[in-house]
Amino acid sequence: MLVDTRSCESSAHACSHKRSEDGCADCKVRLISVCSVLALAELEELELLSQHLSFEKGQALFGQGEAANSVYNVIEGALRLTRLLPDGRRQVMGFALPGDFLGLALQERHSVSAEALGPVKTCRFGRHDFAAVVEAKPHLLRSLHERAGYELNLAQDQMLLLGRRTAEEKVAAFLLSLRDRFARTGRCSVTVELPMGRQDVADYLGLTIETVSRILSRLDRAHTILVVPGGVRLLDQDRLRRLAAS
Amino acid sequence: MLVDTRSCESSAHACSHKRSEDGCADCKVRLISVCSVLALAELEELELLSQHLSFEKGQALFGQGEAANSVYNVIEGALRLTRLLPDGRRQVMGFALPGDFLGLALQERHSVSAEALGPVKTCRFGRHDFAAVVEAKPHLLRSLHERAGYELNLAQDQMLLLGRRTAEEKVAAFLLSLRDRFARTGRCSVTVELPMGRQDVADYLGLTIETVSRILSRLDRAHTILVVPGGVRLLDQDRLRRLAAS
DNA sequence: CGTAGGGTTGAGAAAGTTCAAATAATGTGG
DNA sequence: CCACATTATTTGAACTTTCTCAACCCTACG
Repeated sequence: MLVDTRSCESSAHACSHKRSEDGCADCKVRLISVCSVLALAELEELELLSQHLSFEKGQALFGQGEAANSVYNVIEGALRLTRLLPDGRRQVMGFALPGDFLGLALQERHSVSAEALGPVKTCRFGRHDFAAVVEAKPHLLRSLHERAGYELNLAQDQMLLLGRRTAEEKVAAFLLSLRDRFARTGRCSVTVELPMGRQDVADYLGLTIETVSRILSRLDRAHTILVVPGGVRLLDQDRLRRLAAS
Repeated sequence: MLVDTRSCESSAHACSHKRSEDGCADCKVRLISVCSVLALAELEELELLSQHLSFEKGQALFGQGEAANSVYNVIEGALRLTRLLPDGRRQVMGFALPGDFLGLALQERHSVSAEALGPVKTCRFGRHDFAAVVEAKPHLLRSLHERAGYELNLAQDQMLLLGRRTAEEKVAAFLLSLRDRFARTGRCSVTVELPMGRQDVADYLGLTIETVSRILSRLDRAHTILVVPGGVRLLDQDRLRRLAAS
């Protein structure tokens, strides 16, 4: 085979349009992305506006407060969405996985920074282009709105976690929720991959890196989990659920 | 004048439709609510589906997890939006003020409980009725979506606050943000009314009631604010801004 | 083999919490 | 309008949890 339909491996920058070989119809995340509500004809229309973009570990897709010129579908990899306080304190607002859409709100400016946690593949649109399509397709807007509602829900979960849970509850709840999210995109559900570093977890849970590390160690010693390189194996999910207090 | 256009003062329960005297066109919050995007003809259409509902202090509009049969425009008063942990720990997700819309996401079930902090007047719609109108009016959906984006922003602000700010920063930021919100609905901006109790503030900021009280006292002693019954007077807003670290 | 970047562990400090008690506000019936 | 009951708020002291700072370990990699 001369033509690899998934050959769009540009190193960190836009690859040219190869629509005929790598179209939306074959998109790995089509059915779990906003695009799932589009008919094939509509997909083709959108496809003309799209561009595949890859990013390396650590690369920023955009920064908090920047003009939102682009919006993205995440196809592969994981991202960290963060906000900063003027003095450098950081809060991770969430992690984006395949099927997630960045720029959901279609706002003027990005409200968070987005950085790749590893190699990431995205499907990029100009915001105005995309907004124009949305304008013409109310059901797409409806899909975005549904997602926004879902995001709002997650944000509320996280507020409850940040405001009212103990460190141990936070870590336990985090592991379980990450497992659930991976499960939805069809990953193994016993071993939870942690594509982010300890500092990211800490900044997500409103803890310090030391506290996260200590609690993981403690859960490991209690045989509730097994800490392995690059992830965690959930040995006793029931106990974890009890610890998470949810 | 025989007809008072704002006479709909039912005590805690639905008042009958008096559309001719108290219509959307005269609505106090029309210009700051989702309805601001509607033309007069559209308003009249919506008006037929609406119903004024009042609530007493402490009354619940709906509870977390309940089927969302209704959505509401807040016309007057203030509400507390909360989530509970199974063991009773509570997180206040936000406070709704006049012009706010409850049920923005149009989801099956309410993701929070909503309780009146004092006398509240609302404009109620059946969710399905409202959703049908939204379906027919993409610009209304667009307005809802914009609001959802704004809510998402606020939620992210709050996550940053909950996860990374100190108690003093939390309280200072809270007072300033409340002042800003009241300012947008045209209230005095030196004396900030606090329609919620200390426990509500604590549950909003992820603190205990004692800590909130102590910090307010400390700010008072430092002449940064003046604690008065039912509110707070901001004496030194610059210092407050510095304390808020934003 | 040495170095760099994560990650883990320990000891002491600090920010908040908890528990208890005192002090305001608020509402109620006489 | 007052006395009392009730609820909300404030304050203090002891205690916990989490943070800070410092050292150490491990793995990957040149």
